[in-house]
Amino acid sequence: MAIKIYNTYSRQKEEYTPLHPDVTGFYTCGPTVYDYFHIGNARAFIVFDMIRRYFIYRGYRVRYVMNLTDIDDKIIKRANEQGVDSAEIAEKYAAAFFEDIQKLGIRPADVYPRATDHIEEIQALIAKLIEKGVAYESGGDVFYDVAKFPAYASLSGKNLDQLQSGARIAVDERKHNPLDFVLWKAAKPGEPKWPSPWGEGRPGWHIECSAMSMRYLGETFDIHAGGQDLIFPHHENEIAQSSAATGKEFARYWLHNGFLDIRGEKMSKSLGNFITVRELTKQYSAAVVRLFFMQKHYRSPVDFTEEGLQAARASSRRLTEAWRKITAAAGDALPLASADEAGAAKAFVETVFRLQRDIQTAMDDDFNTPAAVGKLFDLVREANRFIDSGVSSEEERRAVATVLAHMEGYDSFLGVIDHSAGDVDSERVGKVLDTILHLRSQLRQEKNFALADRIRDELAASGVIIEDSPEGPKWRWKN
RNA sequence: GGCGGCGUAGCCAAGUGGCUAAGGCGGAGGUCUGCAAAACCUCUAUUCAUCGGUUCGAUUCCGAUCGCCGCCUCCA
Repeated sequence: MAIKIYNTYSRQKEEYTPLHPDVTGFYTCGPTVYDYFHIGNARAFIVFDMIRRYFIYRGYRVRYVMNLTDIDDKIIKRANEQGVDSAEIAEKYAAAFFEDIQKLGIRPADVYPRATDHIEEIQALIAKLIEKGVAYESGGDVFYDVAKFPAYASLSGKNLDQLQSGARIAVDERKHNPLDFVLWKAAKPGEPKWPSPWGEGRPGWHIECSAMSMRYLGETFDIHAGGQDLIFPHHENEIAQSSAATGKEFARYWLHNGFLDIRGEKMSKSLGNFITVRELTKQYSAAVVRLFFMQKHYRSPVDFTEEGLQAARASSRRLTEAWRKITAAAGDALPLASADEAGAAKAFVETVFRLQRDIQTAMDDDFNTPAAVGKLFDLVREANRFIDSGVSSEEERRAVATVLAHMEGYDSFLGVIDHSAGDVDSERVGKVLDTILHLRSQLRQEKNFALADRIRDELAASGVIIEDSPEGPKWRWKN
């Protein structure tokens, strides 16, 4: 069974087949690094991270490319406000981006190309478009001539006449057509600039994605992803630029994630409901945030609420607790390859494998994570029940180990289990020990030295040394 | 105006032309427990916005109506 993907271009689900059998080329529009990114961006990054990782789970090799837009009007504006160089702004927020995606459990891309590192490729592409007669230069700017590309707007299903009649675009009389978009922008005084055949300037926004995706994935590649708002005009323009330049199909499958509202309202700075991932991850772990999104289909709109996050936190705790319990019960037993080897635990292991098929079926159907997560909860209930009824034989332990192996597999793309909850060496331990020491102090005040000493001895056996100092009790690890 | 999507229990959310309409959160009761927590069990939608149509049969297909949302401008 193949993975089926909803392709925005055809508006239907299609069976996925890679262009080259050995590798899937996957490009996602990344951030413009002018500010900390917000939870709307986070959804896109998380969802495409999941899709990429599901491909890997299913045995595909994936080359995953995400661009960083590090030169653009918003960056220049921010730099001017702060009186610093635009490169400094870009560098700062690029660093913040990497920190934040790490906190969301997002696996790094294979390549993070930046626009300013690819000026040469961008200029070569623009030159090619001029040469082919689909772009024109005017006063230091270069525009794409939309009328020269008959398939324009086929991704978004719009038609040119309607677009023009409804256009709210400020008229620039240098354009042949109001929909023409800029490929190269002449520098105004004080703006960052690069030399070019058309004068000093900088690339337009859309061209970088064409140039860099072709550079790292080839002229035609498999998957191109981004938010629904990018369908028009950004992806439309990418297609126009790339196909016109190469005469080939650009991306084969177009994936777009649904938008996110906050308490039923669009997120915006003026409404004061702008939530950055920086703030969010102070309160919620990657597992919680990811589970929140995984319980919704990636193409559906999502309403982001505190209550929803609380519910996700409770659900995540259930998964994580089960994972710990299963890990403990499995011990070092090896997972089973089929239910036939399960002996007395056969019925249980059959259920485990049935759920595995169910989860794969759900995921293969355009990444139906809500259905898959539902089955994961079924698995957890079955496993809890099995373990509660007593696990003693090797067969039983291997059955549990099978559940564990499956769960780890699902989590390799979902990322909804908090594995750090199993870490011994964390600040949680400190808090726990503080509580113990506090209670032990009370016992000592009550002259219950027998019990107090026993606590000290038993902790010592666990590798924790207690010392009663004049400043109060202290603890340290043995060695 | 054009294009696209949505309306399933208190909340979130899958789903299928016909077997009991997943799962999670929340809530109620129970088992276990010194207490608590966790876990497990039972219950929490005679019904899938409304009205028509197709069909032996529709929540699922078609049409209409109402309501909500996104894109058409930088935006994940």
